[in-house]
Amino acid sequence: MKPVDEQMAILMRGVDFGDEQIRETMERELRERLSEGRPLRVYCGYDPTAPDLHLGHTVTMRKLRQFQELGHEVVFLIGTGTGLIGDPSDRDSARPRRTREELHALAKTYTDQVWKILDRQKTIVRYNDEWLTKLTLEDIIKLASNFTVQQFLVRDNFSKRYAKGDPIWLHELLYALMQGYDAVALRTDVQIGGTDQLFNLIAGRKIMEFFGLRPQICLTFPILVGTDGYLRMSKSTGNYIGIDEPPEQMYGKVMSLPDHAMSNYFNLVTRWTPAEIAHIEAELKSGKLHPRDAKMKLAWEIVSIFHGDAAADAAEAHFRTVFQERELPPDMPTFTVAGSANVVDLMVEAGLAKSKSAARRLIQQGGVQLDGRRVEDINTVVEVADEAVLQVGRRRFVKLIAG
RNA sequence: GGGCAGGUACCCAAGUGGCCAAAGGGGACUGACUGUAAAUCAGUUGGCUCAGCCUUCGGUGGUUCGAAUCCGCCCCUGCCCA
Repeated sequence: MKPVDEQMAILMRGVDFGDEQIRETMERELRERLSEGRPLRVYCGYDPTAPDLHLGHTVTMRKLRQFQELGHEVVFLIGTGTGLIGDPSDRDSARPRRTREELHALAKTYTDQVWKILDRQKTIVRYNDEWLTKLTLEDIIKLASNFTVQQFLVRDNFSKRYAKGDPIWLHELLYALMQGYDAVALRTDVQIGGTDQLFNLIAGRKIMEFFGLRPQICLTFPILVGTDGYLRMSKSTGNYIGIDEPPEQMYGKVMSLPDHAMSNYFNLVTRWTPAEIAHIEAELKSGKLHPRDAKMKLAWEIVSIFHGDAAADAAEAHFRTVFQERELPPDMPTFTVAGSANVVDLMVEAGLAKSKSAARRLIQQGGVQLDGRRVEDINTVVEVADEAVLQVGRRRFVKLIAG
């Protein structure tokens, strides 16, 4: 194993605690434990609440990868048990509850996608319903007796809901206990998570001590904002970039980030070194580097991480063609037209509009083009001789084929 | 268990008998502009056989020429009391 100092430098990079005291404690404990010279057991849990892993998940996953590369033992924990509750940490209202079956189905895609980051050979995958659903009433009472209602109520998200008069369900309070128990079940040395997980991670320490175990070290990392530039990236707010998305789409989503969000991405989801990031930010500030070009670099980098350099090049070319030069993309979905059809009907059938009313509105707003010419009349009848391109807005195309 | 306040479109939130397909904000979409799908500004945002019609305001049953609005019952949430 590498020298402790060297490991510390890698592992502590990017760590973010709200509180200096916690940072000092965790740093000291991690150093101590690394000094033991054995592989540490490290884990991070992911609740399968949506079918895709997204960039937000990769922040901690990449840290797990670093542990892995340093010879530590990594557990990719899937929250098929905790997901029954739904983590209230990052939310201002209760999550919809899911069944165990749904969670296992969603977990399947997690285990398909996670190998883009983690080393399959070196990763232990566990599902926490394995032990959480076996807890008895007695166990749960014991766990619960470690916490007071006040400790929960001072948490920002609960106190806000309490103040607003919004419901706080009793089962939501169990979340932290269950996550804490994971640490006991796994006998972990280190647990990592987003900064919003601090309460849950610390609960794990407390519960481990209750079980006579040595409390885990907790490392928290900044939250990645979503494509809206403000809110935490998540499926439920619809502001996510999935790691399995096609290259062009991924590239485009990055380009749609507000400029001010770029720095957050530089630091959390690129392979760039702190020095490289500092350099880019300095150039941006001095005006030497155009924000658009910086964002294109970022988009290329992210696509490259998940799809490789060639795909990143192609995605960039696609972006230039369609959005900068406003030309047609090289490939687009096709739709076969038998003879002639009314534009409005065609748009709905080809999936370019949700309803005929929506299609009409789009035409009236000047958002529909047929072979590059604006469609002015909602009664236009489209006759396809051979091929034609129907376009809605700037980025949705369908190639019509005579059939 | 009792009293009070609530449940409105994708989300938040106005409306308390006709002028309500329902204010305002967010989001989304379209357009203009641009430095990119950033920012900014403008418009649109239930459906349809579209100057009209149909469905929608927790559920259901009523009152009325007419209900998101009034009444009964039911379901759900918060607060206070016990």
